[in-house]
Amino acid sequence: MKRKRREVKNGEKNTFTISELAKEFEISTRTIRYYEELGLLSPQRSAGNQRIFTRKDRARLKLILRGKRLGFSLSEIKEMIEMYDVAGESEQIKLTLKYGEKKLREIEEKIKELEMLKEDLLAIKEILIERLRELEGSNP
Amino acid sequence: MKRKRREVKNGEKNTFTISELAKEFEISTRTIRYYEELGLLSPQRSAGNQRIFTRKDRARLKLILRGKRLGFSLSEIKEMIEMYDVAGESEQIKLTLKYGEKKLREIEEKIKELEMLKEDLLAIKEILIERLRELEGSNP
DNA sequence: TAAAAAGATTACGTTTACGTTAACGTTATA
DNA sequence: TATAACGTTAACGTAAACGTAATCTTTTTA
Repeated sequence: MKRKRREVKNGEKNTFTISELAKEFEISTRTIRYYEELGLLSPQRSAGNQRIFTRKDRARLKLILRGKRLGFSLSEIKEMIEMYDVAGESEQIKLTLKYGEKKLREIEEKIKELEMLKEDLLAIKEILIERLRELEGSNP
Repeated sequence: MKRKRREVKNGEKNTFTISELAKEFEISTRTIRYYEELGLLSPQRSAGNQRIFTRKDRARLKLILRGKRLGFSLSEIKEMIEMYDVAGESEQIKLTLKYGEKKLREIEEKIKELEMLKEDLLAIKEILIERLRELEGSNP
């Protein structure tokens, strides 16, 4: 019988190994280690020096991968993630707010561009469907 | 007086040099040549072998750059662009349609993910504004 | 408890998307 | 018409984001 590796409270898994996350998100363990190398993740370590990922780490990884799919670089993603931990003086917070607003504008822009691209593809689709109708019509 | 290099009909420029496009889109000429190398662009050539870009080439370049900003790879962008020129048998057109629909779903997905990211950033923003209010309130 | 599986670190390799430089041909303009 | 400005190809270089392999340590499991 397969034994659960770590503590599980009422059916909710609370920690994960590197390969569990790798499998879940369909990425390599190397990729996860690389993200840690860049400071995007900071999992705790077990007594034997193995990485232990919490649910929070997992959520972060999810965010990282989302950022990637959306065309942000890992350093941009790092900056965005760091917004979660800003603490300290008012000046720092103001700067972070400015940055966040800039990113929000970028996101709006990307949404608009995606919608334009979508329109383009829909137009092509119509043309292709029409072309197909002609072909199939004359050659049933 | 600066003379226009090529024919201009009623104020509408119809052809462009590589550096004109590079300047307009704030990219390098190398980048444009690279896109041609990959088959994403196919400008005509002048008698002296210099590239001549039409408005159509320019529109393509715009599409390429949009794709890039949205996180598509150059080979994905190439596939999408090639949808414009599909001709021939019904089978080929059907395949292209399938591909187009896949891409459309991807685009929808990206839009959703951008909305989620946007929500995340808005939430962080609220937290930061609150934190700032506390700080400034106690230290006017 | 010993073998197998999983994890860690290190380091070199690879792909994508260009940057940079050289060496030479073409065009524009003073 | 000379010469600056621009364009061409070729080739080597580079940063980002991992892939891969080797070697060793830790965990799991038969």
